[in-house]
Amino acid sequence: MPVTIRDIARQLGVSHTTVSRVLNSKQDTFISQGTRERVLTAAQEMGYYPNRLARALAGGRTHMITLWINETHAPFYGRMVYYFQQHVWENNYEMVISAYSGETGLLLGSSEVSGWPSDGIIAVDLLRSMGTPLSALPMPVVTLGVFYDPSVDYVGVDLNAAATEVMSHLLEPGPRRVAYLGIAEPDQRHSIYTRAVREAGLEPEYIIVPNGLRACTRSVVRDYVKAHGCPEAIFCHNDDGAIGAYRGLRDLGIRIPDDVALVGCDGIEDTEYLDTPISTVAQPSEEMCRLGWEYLKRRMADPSLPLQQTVLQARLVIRESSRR
Amino acid sequence: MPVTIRDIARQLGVSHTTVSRVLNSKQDTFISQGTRERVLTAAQEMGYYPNRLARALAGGRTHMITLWINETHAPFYGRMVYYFQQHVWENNYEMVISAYSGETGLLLGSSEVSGWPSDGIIAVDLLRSMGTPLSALPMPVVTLGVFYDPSVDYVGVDLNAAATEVMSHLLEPGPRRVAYLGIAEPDQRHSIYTRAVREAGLEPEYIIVPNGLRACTRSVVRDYVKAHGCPEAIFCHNDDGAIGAYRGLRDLGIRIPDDVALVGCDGIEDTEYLDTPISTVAQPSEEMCRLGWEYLKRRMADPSLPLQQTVLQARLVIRESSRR
DNA sequence: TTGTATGCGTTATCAT
DNA sequence: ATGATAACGCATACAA
Repeated sequence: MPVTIRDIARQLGVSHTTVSRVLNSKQDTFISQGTRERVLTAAQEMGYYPNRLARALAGGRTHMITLWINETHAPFYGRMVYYFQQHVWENNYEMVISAYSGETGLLLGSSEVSGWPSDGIIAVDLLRSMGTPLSALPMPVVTLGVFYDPSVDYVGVDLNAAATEVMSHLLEPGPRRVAYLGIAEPDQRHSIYTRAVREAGLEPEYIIVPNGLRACTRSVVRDYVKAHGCPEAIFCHNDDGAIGAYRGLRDLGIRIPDDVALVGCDGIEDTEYLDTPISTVAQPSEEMCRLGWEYLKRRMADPSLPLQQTVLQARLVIRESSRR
Repeated sequence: MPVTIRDIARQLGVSHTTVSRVLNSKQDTFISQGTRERVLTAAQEMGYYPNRLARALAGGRTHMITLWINETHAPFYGRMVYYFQQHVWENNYEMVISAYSGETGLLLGSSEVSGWPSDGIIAVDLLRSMGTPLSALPMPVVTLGVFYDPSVDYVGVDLNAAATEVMSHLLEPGPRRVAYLGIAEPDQRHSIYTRAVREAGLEPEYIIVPNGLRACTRSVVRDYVKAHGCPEAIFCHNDDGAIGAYRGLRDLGIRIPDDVALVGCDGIEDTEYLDTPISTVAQPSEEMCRLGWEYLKRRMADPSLPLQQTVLQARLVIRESSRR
């Protein structure tokens, strides 16, 4: 049976209020040096530890942050989990990871959105809007990544400039077979690819993978190349795709970049450790997390703050995989 | 202002108890079809959502699981976070990630060990004991990995057999320079290496890295080889080390496995995607997580259950990096 | 400087 | 079938 402040109070013959005061030791509340010490040592000896549930219920603040994120098996998102973890811990918060389930939708007007009530939410790459603006939530939200909700704090990334650069880079040697590899669902990168290819007077060529898993991409690419021959360049939707493709191509003895140029997107560490490091559109994910946390912290401290919104630039990192 | 069961009760002219009953709708509690429906629709319309804080405080169960894990930036642990997430969510729990801070030690006798009270703890690769047995905690704990506490449920991995195999594998071609790469702190793998090398009548050779980061290992290996020449085989403490070493060796134009054989440990996906896939001691991490969750679930359902403890076997996966 | 009383939102125990 | 009332452990406005 856990010991409560009442137990301590009884033991010492004081009121539980006094104990509470000592334990929370605000600067502005005055308590005698004597009782303070007695309470402190008693708490220590009796093995007291605050019940955060009760504390949160009474105090209205949970000291808990919800990280709303999907696909944490992917290194890119896994890394973001790690970054936020660091920030959250360093600031004496706890972090609960939740996933956004598009099916159920958001349960607005309650702190239940996150499964658990929390003091703030970080939402990473939310897939789509949910009808109601995020600002309707009872706690502050900071949105990160592709999804933009004008009503809340936001740290975005602009992939367009870098993606456009990728296409110039790949088309620079002159017209050739440049393919795009990704899942069926189109996005910014997809359309930038298509536009650039069309502008170059070429036909777009899509290598569709059913999911983002490397193993899957590997075999899809193998089959694709066997059936259609190998493109001269491939722009991959993300680095996991690029790595899967890399391996699939190597399986067939195809050389990179001699036979085919490869570019990915995200900037995960793994792309640097292959024999032929892969060019990529590097997202400033560490900075995004740092800034996102900063925004949330400020917002929690002062809800009336003006909207904090920034869009960071991704940058093209050219490595061996696309050098001629 | 969130709507509470009292609000609903007032609105409908019933007691909050009734509302609570309807909402929790136990099979054995009887309530008239009429009120049931009225409460349900009112709750819907008023946008009621239960306060899990209050629910947990009153009910004694949080529906929250604590994952106690470190180094989540490493793919191996990142993956485990993902696996547990899946299990936890599928069972309608929430998951909070905590780190074990050796400095503060454990605060036993309270549910505060995890930062937040939770219904159960999964502790992955706990570094060391904390004086008190884990069974002293107020909630069930399942321990995973290297650390063994006989007093609680446990899913372990035996790396010894596989590590011994690694050494036979590497020494099979006859006596040669076989080095061990790892952090300074010795462990099972380290000692198995040392023993095997000594038994072969050779001198152990250690490549010490200050931390587990790939970038770091990469440069350490480069410097080491420049200074001492290249060993003919390297057994790496883990796959991240192996990948860092791989890249460092390739930087110097050293061929794998022609010039040096490489073996890692853990079995992360990345080792398969290099041009020369790296041999590794694969841990059954998915199975560990599955079983660990199973144990915890059972324990939470029935605390009086006999101890559940299993040790799984890691297995040596030989790939190109160590083939002659 | 310290104590009393009340509330946080819910579940649980007894009544009725 | 439903309602009063008491926990749960703590914080806090107000009183002393």
